[in-house]
Amino acid sequence: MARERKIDMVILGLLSHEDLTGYDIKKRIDGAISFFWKGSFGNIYPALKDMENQKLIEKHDTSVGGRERITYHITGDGKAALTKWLKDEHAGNELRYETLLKLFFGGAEKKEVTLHNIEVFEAEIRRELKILKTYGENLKQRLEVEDHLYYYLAVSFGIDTYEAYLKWCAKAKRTLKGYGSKSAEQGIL
Amino acid sequence: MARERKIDMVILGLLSHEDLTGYDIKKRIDGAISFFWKGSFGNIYPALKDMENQKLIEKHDTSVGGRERITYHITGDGKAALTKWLKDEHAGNELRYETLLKLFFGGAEKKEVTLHNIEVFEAEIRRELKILKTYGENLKQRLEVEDHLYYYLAVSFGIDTYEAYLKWCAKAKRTLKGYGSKSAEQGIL
DNA sequence: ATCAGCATGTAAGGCGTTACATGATTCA
DNA sequence: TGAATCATGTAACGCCTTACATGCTGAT
Repeated sequence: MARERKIDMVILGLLSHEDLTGYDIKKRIDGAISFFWKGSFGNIYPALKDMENQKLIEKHDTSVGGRERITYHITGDGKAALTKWLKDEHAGNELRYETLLKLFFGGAEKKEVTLHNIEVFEAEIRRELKILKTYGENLKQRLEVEDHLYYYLAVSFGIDTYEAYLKWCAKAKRTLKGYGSKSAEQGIL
Repeated sequence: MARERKIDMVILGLLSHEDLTGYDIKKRIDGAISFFWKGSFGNIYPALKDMENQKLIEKHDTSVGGRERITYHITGDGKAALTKWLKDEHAGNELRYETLLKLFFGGAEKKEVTLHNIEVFEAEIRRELKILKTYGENLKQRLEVEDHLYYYLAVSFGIDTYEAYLKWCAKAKRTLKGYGSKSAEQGIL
């Protein structure tokens, strides 16, 4: 077992650039990373504690006045763990597309139901694509900063796939509309 | 809480077409569905038991000789649950792209590491795309069967996005190769 | 005879979400 | 004064993966 928790690598990756608090880490994850990975406080804080015990990171009290603040710094062991992970070519990509599931089983209902589900998906992708493009344009202007190239490539992966999604949506809607569905004609529930 | 287990909907969707055993369900999931949803026996059998208690499905002993066999059939309540789910426009699409994570943090290593990771991803996508195209061609020839249209649309979503991935891979490799990375030049580990 | 495939399940444990709980500071 | 943001955490619970455990049948 021991299905190595990947949030650790997100944290190590972020800390390899700068020292951060748990709260900061959450904000970073909610940025460009959120398009391919999520994190929650209930996820991040326990990971931080574990990783400190494993000496992958160090904590420093940076409280200001009465406001508690713990800043984490990556250790040599932490950097080594990050390197090991990056050099391991295995990558577990897991996707759970409930939209596709609903599409796949859409034949159980009138085609209007599926058409609507596609439209909802389309609207969401359009919204997120806008945000991604904003990130992309900002990054493009700063490619000389080395890490920005990597961020830019990740963002452009998102842009390219989202654009492919939108093209598929248009095509799928056209196909469905032109299809004389028995269920639709007979009004079967 | 109660984060409604979605494997239930996969099972209900499959059973809305035909009666199946747990083993059959696993095989179906490992087919075209596996590109956007996974299932395991440790996941399916307990769900089947729960759903039978909830009267969403009925079990029938279809053992042959000494070989145990339990075939499940969807009930009216089960169909209603499937309908309710399909008509609910909310869809939780979760993706965890470790490949993208490695790309995003690739700046911590020499660019060759990232290049290699992209190539591994590319090879995998190419392999899966081939399989998807086989599904797609088979389905295309049977679009008159209504549900095949839905399967076909789901498969073509996979094909379209995988093709976008491959285009991105080519572009990303070109960009990276043309980039005089400091880490690469200095051989920083 | 042996191996692949059919067939059902349980157990342990990990990982993650959600909600809860608490409190300080800043800004309108 | 009140809301938003900063900031840290815990608890309950659910879901899933992996590994294990067992046995039959059909094909080579």
